[in-house]
Amino acid sequence: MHAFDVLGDPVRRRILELLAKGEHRSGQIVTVIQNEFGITQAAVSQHLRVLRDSGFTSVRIEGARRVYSVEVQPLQAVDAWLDRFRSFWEPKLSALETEIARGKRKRRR
Amino acid sequence: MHAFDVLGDPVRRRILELLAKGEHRSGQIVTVIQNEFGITQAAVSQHLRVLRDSGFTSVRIEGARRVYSVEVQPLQAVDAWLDRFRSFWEPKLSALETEIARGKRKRRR
DNA sequence: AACTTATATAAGTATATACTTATATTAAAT
DNA sequence: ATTTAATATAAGTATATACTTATATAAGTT
Repeated sequence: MHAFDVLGDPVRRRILELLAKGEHRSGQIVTVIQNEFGITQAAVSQHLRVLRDSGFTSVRIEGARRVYSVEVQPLQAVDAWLDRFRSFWEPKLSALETEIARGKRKRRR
Repeated sequence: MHAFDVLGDPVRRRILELLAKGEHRSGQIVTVIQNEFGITQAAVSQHLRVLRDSGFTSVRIEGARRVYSVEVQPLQAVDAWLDRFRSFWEPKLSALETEIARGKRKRRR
């Protein structure tokens, strides 16, 4: 499933918003999503599977608990796709800013 | 339709990629998409409608032609949603970079 | 005026997917 | 050892949507 399809679902976006604040156990995610969307545990678990399969999250097993964390790679890919449109809304960089951006890109690699 | 649902479709993403390079007539878009995806003119027109309805594009009428342009607002909204994850991959800003970012934000308003 | 070109819409269909209930799996607690 | 808790999976269903063909609309051309 393509990254944008994964993000197309509001429940999955909400789960990622939770994980943006730090790791969460499956049960904690289920509680929040059930409150906000009124769907079953099974449905939430299926969304978690989509997020795992598409690389948006990773899981750590802690006894009977599964602890989910966000993985940045697919999010970065989405961000990179947006690059081609940034010139439409970002003001032109000054020479100094260009230098800094260059340095930032280098550090990233 | 939510911005992420709109971007979930590969044909619509491709159309936006074309428009990122500048405005295109409906017919030009149809030609490219038919080559790459093998779908009918009607199907492309329906995707163009989704892009219009969701605010990703605007149209200018030129006689019998429709000239499409990209509109940035929904793309910016997607970019803004990603903000919450940027800290995961963007190196911490130096004081100087923070100053510049502040200025950039001010200019934007 | 009739024909052609450019584009959009209507109606119908197939498929993907977001749910449901029921059940499996494994760990923890009694 | 049973029972309970935490989570995942299986199977089935309903709905959204991405197509198709056919047709409409409006502008250009002859």
